[in-house]
Amino acid sequence: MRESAQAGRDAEAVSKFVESFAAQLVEAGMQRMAARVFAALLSSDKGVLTSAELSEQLQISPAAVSGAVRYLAQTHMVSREREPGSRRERYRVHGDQWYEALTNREAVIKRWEGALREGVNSLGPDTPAGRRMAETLAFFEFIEGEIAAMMERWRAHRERTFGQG
Amino acid sequence: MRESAQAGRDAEAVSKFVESFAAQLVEAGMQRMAARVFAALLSSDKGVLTSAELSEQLQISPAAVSGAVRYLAQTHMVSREREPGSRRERYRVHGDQWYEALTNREAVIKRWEGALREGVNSLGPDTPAGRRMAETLAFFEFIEGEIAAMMERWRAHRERTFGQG
DNA sequence: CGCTTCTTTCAGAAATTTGTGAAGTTAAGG
DNA sequence: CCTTAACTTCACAAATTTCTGAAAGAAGCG
Repeated sequence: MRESAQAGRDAEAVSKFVESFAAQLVEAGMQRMAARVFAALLSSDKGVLTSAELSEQLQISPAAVSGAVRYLAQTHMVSREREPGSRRERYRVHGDQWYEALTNREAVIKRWEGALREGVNSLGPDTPAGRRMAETLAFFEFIEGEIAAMMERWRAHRERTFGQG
Repeated sequence: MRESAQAGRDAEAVSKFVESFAAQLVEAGMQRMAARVFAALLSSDKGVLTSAELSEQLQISPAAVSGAVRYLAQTHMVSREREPGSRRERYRVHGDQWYEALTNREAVIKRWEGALREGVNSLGPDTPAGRRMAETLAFFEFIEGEIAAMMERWRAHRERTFGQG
């Protein structure tokens, strides 16, 4: 018994959480494998797992892990690290930072703004549709600044509540 | 010439905007047809189009319009209305309200919170993973309140900038 | 009430996406 | 350098999703 690296933890409870949280992420638009890998990391003891551990725990191929991790790293939800002097890679969820990545939709917002700006120009700023788009554009520009301020307040709030843990 | 309901507007410019904005929405996770229908409404003169108009402008079947509109109505991005005394339905984008729907991820956030709460309980609030999830949970709870306040500020800002439009 | 017009539902064809095995690539360690 | 352990890429099979035509379902109007 208890021969796994996760000795002492209820494997079934972990798996249940992983699958249910992953399902929510999928529903919100995340790729399935990425969601499962991420949930597994989030519920792991140290917040770090190797490719092999993920592959075994989730019953997926190394190729699937590779694809999922690439996505998660690109979106800054996990970071990859090498154990020094080893070919083994480890993937880490940054605890207090991953959810900041969630709100960092800056790139997405920028592209929306771009498309809207083009729309305003090509339809004309004085047309009803142009005005509608201009207002939407203003909304996104407003939001962009607000989010930064909001995250600043969160960090302060977090400090108070959890310490610098 | 100019026999369409959109007389006086550059159909090609409209189409170009529709497709490029829709592409951004798709990339952010929206269904393709829903994205196209929504973009068409956003760039329409009055912010209102009938099912037939959408079907023709986007070159899609009535069935596709039906599916797209159902999704958009569910997510409060458009509303449906009946022309009084007609079987014809009209779909409207609410100008200043659709993007509020975008930020109204309340249902999504609630479900995430539910999954996280369960995770904290089943893994134990005193385990490292439990603490990590509790912090994430606190983040979402914080965000929920902040977003409401942010939208309040936006409405004030909008009033100043655009009048009550 | 029945006719007509518009919308929705449904089954299926087509296209897309997903995850795998296998080959390819990189780098540690003898 | 050569071997070996790991990760990545690629082509393909399977599963899923998407969109359509056709038929069924509402609702106005005579």
